[in-house]
Amino acid sequence: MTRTRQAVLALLQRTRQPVSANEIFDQLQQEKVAIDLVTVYRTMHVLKELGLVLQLDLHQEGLSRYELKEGREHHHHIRCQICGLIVDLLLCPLKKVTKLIEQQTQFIVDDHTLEFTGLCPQCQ
Amino acid sequence: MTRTRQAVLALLQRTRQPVSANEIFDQLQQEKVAIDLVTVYRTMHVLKELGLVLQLDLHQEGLSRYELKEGREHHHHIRCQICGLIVDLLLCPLKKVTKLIEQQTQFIVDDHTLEFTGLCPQCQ
DNA sequence: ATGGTATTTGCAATAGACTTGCAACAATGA
DNA sequence: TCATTGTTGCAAGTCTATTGCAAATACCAT
Repeated sequence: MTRTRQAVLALLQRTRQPVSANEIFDQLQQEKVAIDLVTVYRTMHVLKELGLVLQLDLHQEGLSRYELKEGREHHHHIRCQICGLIVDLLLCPLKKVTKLIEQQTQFIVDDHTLEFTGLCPQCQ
Repeated sequence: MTRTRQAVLALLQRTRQPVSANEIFDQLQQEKVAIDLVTVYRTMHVLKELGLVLQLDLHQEGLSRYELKEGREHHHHIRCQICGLIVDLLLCPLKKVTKLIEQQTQFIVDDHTLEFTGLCPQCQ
């Protein structure tokens, strides 16, 4: 755990939103922490391997975001199409989903994406 | 509707899997249809605008795929992590999801992603 | 501390998907 | 036919992310 990596972790701790590599880079630049963008990517890779960080690839964002794993359970996200605000969803069971989420987050839901991954019959 | 665009549409019609821009490009090259990759991208944009084609941005693929809209209802997909096979899911209601999907597709589900988009309170 | 090994970092270059500018080339229509 | 519009190809550029390599740093046993 080097100074650089601690700076990244500290940033993640004080950031509520999932952040992209570029946002981490920019933020640390502003705080006069010398760090290369490449190092940010490599650090995120390491923190993921260590299980400290979750990587999010939100639909249609075209980039990866990262958030601290801490003790968090499996959860999903909702993102505002206009300002980009990302809010955690505390439920997952996926029934009456839209109504509950609208109540819980005060968002107006207009779309969602559901994807599964697994093994197809031929590959099992 | 130019010859080029008809060639793309025809390809989509005879393809069962959602295809990427590069796959369209390669396939048409093989069929001796002269087309630029840029034109493929622009054509997909047009076909999307016309409501003829759906664009899929599947989780962790890092590229877009396209499929004919035809009369299809809203649906989701499942993709094999090994061979990349993509199969349509006919259900969406999202309850007991995993079990049903495993029965229906014979896949072994090991992960899924659910994302919503909408308007946050500040932006409404 | 000291020297040696392994890890981490920065810089430059690269990869891959996608977009844009621009000029050439249809196609359409009065 | 001429003018207006839409379409294409080529080159170059954007953006996120990765890789090679040498220099800097951290770690550790002596």
